[in-house]
Amino acid sequence: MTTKELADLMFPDITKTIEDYEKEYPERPEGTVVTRYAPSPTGFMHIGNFYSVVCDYVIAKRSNGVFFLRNEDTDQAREVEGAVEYIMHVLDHYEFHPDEYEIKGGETKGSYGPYIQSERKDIYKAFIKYLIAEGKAYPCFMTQEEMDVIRENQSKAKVRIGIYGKFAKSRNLTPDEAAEKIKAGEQYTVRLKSEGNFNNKFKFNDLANGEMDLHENDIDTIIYKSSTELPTYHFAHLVDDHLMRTTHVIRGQEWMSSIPTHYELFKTFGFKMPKYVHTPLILKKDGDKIRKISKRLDPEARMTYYEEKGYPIYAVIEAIMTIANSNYEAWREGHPDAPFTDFEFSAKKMSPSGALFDLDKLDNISKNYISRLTKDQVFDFLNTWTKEYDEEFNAVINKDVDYTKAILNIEREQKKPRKDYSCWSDVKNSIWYMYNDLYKPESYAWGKINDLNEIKDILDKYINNFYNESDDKEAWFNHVKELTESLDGYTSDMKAYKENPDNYKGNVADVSTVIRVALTSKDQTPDLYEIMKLLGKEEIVKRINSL
RNA sequence: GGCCCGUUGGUGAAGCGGUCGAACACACAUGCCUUUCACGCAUGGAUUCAUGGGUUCAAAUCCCGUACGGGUCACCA
Repeated sequence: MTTKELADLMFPDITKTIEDYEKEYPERPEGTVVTRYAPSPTGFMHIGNFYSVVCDYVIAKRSNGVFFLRNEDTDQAREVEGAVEYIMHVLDHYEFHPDEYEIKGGETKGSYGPYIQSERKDIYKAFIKYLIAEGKAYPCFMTQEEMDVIRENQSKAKVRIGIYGKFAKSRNLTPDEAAEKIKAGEQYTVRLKSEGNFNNKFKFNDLANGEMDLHENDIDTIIYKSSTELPTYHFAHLVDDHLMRTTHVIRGQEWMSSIPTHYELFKTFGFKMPKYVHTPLILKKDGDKIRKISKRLDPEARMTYYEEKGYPIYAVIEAIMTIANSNYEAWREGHPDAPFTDFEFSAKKMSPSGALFDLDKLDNISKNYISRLTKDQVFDFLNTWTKEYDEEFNAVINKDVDYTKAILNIEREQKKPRKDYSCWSDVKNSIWYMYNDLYKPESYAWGKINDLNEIKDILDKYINNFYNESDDKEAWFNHVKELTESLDGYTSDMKAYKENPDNYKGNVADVSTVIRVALTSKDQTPDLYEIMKLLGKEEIVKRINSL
């Protein structure tokens, strides 16, 4: 029996050849950059995955290339329901619309599909069949137990672990012997018949890490699983990225050690390898230790975190870009309004070591961004977010939209606007007291003046003698000063106070704090004058009286 | 254990043999401004680039060893 006949025996139904597929999926136009995001639907999206997506997207879009989504569902045991929908949701939320994709049983876009691996079985089989026929792969009948024993012995003997050379028991079976076992119904996987020599080295260029010297692969890697009739990742990567004409593979650095395998696989078929960018791990500081950010332990590892907190997508993308290319910030300064895809992204500039995702930095980027927005934009964002995550507050802000916008506009329309919020969930905490419906103070943050009788005295005086609703800001403040001067031992002259603080009981600041706290229960707020103007006389009197 | 990658301040980092007396940004501290907070402005912090050797007139930058951190060695991706 020839290997060709063995191949026919193993895959009798497969009639298409790899040449057929080659024709079916022709090369894309010369020079097109093609990237892909290829997640396995096993749960929530991790910030590390998102990092890859951002890179995929800029690299493709910078050159008007193609960015597609491929669903790697070859491990059915680990598949989680709804995971694909969630991935699509995240891409949609961040406006990374893939040019080609496919939803199981639903819409599909692009002519290099199917884009779901479980629907590509026949394609993989054709490629496996070819390899068997060529004698470059073989059916392997080793059981899990046998392999465990080999591994154990290798470990004891301090020898390289894996199925290679003499450890590959089925490697030298003749086609007849193999055929006999198959006919007898024995379970088998398909392994690559590696021609590599571990003692030989080859040069490999990773776009992010630069040139590396690697040992050739000599392991007879499993490329086809017996249980599911599906290929392993390594083989699917080869077939899919070749046929889909991917030019740049951006993936986590945990794949780096598979390069020798992939290198041999591509060489075996004579296919051109795509370019690779292995992205660094996202790390996190945990006490004194720095460790890999973990989906289980760190809420910020999951992309849901940023949506739930209400970070603008702009800020999240900027933060990632800043980690990816450290010259990004400088570029952004010179191009404040350009889309991030205009940035000349360079894989070379990516740090090969792990990056610590800095939430402080995210907050800073976000605050700056939000501070530049108009009140209408802020309102729209806030409205959208609260609709999803805080219905009660959503109702409150919509009761009087103009009023809400006026609040959001305090100290906004000026050259250096306030930077109060980094995410939409921050807003309620800093403006709740502006709404009658929400204003139910639990305690008052009195400052230096905390004697209730004295406070009552000050407030009475203020309301009766100094408060005038129609005052402009200057007049308003002059009144507060006059109030201060009328009090025994207080001064409105800050300079004098600072020179001899011991000569006074307090100053204007202390007096305005009393008013501030009386009206808002907080000792820190934006401009008091603006707040009082918005609150209006009726509410001001009401709040002071109810004290 | 084998193989691979990495190690510059609190954080992200720039640096690619002399211009490094180590940029920039964030964070932090102090001060100024100021009715509070925030904003803004100013100032400060690495006697040194994990460490030990070597090459060189000259090293954070090149070479070797060591330590530490990480990844990987699945019919998981």
